[in-house]
Amino acid sequence: MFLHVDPADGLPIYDQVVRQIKFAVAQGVLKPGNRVPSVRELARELAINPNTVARAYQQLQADGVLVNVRGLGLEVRADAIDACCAERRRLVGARVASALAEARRSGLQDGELRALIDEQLRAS
Amino acid sequence: MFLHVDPADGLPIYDQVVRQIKFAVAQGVLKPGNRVPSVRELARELAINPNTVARAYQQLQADGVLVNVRGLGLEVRADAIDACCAERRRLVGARVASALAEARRSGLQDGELRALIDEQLRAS
Amino acid sequence: MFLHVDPADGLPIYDQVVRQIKFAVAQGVLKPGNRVPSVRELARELAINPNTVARAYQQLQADGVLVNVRGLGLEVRADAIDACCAERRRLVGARVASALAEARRSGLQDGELRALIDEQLRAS
Amino acid sequence: MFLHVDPADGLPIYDQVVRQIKFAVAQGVLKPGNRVPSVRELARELAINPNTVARAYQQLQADGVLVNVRGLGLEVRADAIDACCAERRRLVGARVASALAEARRSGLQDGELRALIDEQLRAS
DNA sequence: GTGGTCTAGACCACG
DNA sequence: GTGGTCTAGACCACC
Repeated sequence: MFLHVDPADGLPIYDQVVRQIKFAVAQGVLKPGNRVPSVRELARELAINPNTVARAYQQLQADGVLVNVRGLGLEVRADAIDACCAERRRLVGARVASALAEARRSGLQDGELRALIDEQLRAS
Repeated sequence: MFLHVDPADGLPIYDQVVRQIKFAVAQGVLKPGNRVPSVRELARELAINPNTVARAYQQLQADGVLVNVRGLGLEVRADAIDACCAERRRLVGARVASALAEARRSGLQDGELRALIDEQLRAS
Repeated sequence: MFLHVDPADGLPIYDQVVRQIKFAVAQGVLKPGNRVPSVRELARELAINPNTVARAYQQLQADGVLVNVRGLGLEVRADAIDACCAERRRLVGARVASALAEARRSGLQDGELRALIDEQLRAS
Repeated sequence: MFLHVDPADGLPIYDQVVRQIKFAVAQGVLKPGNRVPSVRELARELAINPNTVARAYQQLQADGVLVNVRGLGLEVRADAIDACCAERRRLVGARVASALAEARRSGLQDGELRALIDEQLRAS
């Protein structure tokens, strides 16, 4: 799968999964009608507890991204793309903005900050 | 004081205080030998719990930024400036890098990301 | 057939089938000696999984409503009518009672509750 | 407390808690600003697992009924009353309607159904 | 003390 | 096989 999780990221694990699934839908990596990995399978791949995955999937259903196909699993809703694109901008924007806001307040030299940013953007 | 705290920032409050004190030392707003506000005074100013301030001060002593002057309170250590400058680069760098890394992975268009960053840098 | 199933009803699908078969017997729509559709036929009609139908039929045999006639399928037992009438009162009564009990406990105005009930009874 | 839970109700336990808290707010039993019992306390009272209570409380926060006061617990939001009154009508209405719909379809005599309803309403 | 998160493992309903 | 619910118990952040 295209997901990876970092327990030390600060964000709760289930939230990392939620965000990444939304990003995948926004990018078109996950298309409407596609099934996501089963709870147990994704838990095994990410080496986390199935309950944590289940929690993420439940959030994604509440957010209108996934829908339960009884007995078969969860799939991406037909109307999820637009919502996910908007979500992506919101989620990424908030995190970048708050990081940069702290960077400015920290008194770090403009040059150093620019260097940090450019380095990161080039690293891709 | 020059500190401000945002409960919705994601970072724990005590950590926001720790980081901002370090930034203040790195910027020269707090100079070696300066006393920091008492636990209860800072707690009152920031409208947070004294225990939270105490925890931050404890962390700052462990990190070698503050030192206890018997009967007077806590003051900035003589040798704190260099450590704080390095710390600042590390803390800010890690947070900016991780925000930008997620932004890249999210598949957001380069243009949109650039716009987000520039907007934030101008806003200052 | 006279059965219809609603996945969003809250009740498990197999239970909806069990109840509706019992109601059909109580109403005389299904008479003792009548054969019920085969598992796969009913599954096709209701667009549900054959296992789900099989489970319902198994429950109905355990409840003494259906009986297996070797090689022919399942048919309504001769003595099923009385049991189904009693069952109907019990099943419907329990569900209505529990819905109304919650309605009362919820503090909803008597008038509003009456209106809800009358509207539903007229809609039929 | 004014809550009671029935594991055999059909509804998940966490959902019973969610509904009853909403009803309590709609009735004015819980007023904006009131604190709800702590997770651990309510779990002990209802003899259920704290995680189950936590799940209910989390749902209630997502629904805008409760808000977390850091370190102190959860309290009813100032603007929760109207939403809860609407929720109550919706939740109760759906359940009563679906029970009565099944009752009608079951072929139960009108008289019997009326008797069931009146008995339940008088029982209060 | 508070809620939030995570793990582990169980059982159920459904396909 | 699938997801949903529940229990049990742990650790963390915060007040």
